Amino acid sequence: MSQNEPKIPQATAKRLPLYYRFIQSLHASGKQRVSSAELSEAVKVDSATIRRDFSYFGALGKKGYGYNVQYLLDFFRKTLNQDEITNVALVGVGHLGTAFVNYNFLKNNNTHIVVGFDADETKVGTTMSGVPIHHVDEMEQIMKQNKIDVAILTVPSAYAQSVADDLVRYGIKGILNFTPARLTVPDTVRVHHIDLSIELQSLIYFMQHYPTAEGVHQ
Amino acid sequence: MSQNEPKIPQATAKRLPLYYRFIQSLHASGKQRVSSAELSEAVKVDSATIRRDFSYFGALGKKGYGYNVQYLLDFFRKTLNQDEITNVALVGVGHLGTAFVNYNFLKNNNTHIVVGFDADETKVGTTMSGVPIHHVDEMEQIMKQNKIDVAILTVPSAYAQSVADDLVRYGIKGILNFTPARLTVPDTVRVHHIDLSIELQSLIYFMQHYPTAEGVHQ
DNA sequence: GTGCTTATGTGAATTCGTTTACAATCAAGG
DNA sequence: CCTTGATTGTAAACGAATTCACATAAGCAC
Repeated sequence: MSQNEPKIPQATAKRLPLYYRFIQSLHASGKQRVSSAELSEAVKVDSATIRRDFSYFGALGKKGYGYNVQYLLDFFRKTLNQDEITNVALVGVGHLGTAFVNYNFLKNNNTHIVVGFDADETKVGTTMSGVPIHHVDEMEQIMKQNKIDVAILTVPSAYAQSVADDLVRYGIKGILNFTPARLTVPDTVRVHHIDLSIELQSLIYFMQHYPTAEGVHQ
Repeated sequence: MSQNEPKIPQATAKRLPLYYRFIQSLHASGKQRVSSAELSEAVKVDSATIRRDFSYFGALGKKGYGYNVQYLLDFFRKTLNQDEITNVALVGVGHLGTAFVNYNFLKNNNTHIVVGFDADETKVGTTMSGVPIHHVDEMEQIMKQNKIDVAILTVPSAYAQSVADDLVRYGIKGILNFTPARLTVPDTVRVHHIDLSIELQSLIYFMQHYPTAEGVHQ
């Protein structure tokens, strides 16, 4: 769907889920209208950037008034395809993988970890927070059965590339990669890296060299 | 230190730990020299970008030859201040916090989680992978005693801002924030957000709207 | 209605980051 | 010591993202 809508800048696209979440909470608290200035304060993005982001989708607000919360909510739900649930596989049920399976943040939104895979026989066959853990050898069959096209990769980094190759073979379309490995995949597969030790290292570098903070992740 | 070195672009600064890690592994494998093209292949960053990044620090390589691995290693160790160990506190020992304490990735590098805090009395007083867990009420004393100026924040989001306020009061300089809350802190404190559910959401958005991947976290 | 206030939407300017493209330089081999 | 081949370092071009700044339009009060 929607590949031929005018392309939204990537930086904008990355902020959409952030907007959506805050709009949800506004709606839940009963607020009827909101200005770009209020949004800015809450999500810590410049108000002009917010207006520009919204404007890529047309005129969502009204001059002198702001944005109608219900309207925004409906709009973003549609745009972010929140009515369809996206099934996610978690590959590698170690410390980090376990946290993701248990952590409730994935049960909000429209994403759901429906299956975990691991090579450790003591984990295979168990259920964690309702999620069945299968052996990696069963990946092909289960991935195809459940039409899963997103995976969270939390295996030891030595296995990351080969597991990614398998995932690609089984038709994966997106990988959220928590391993330090830089994966090589066909360019039809989207990979986002979250490299925790690098995030920590770079935080420390910024602390030491940019004593007064600006930009970057807020 | 070094606040008055010429400022490195933020995008470059975020890549430095990545370079450092790969250079370490080159060194470990006994390689003597490396070109920007090889580095590019490994870390998946354009070779011109790598050369440009390096050039902010002066001429680290030799034309027609490449870079000397030992030299790069020494240079980056110094630049990234890898000889000093940075003590890190972990606040909020839930699923995710537990994973971080146990996960060995923090034991590499120069960073070390030396203490955890939680409000749950059943956790207080225990030790996880050698890290003592204290009650949040003891934060002030322990933070100051151990001269900790970086914290990983993995508390429920409702408490995030108030815990951050406390951390600021106790002299924190950097926070790696895993909660969805957008923290308000003085601009002398550096905050990096890692918002896991937003990362997943935005991956899915990109998959659906940018079928062929370019840029963004590769 | 009329006028005042407010806040959007966007053209233009700016800042930031990446990439191209190539002159300068060095190693290595004969 | 000269030539060849390789690879850096960077100027210039390009592209992406942010921010400024304001004309425009809507709500609201009276």
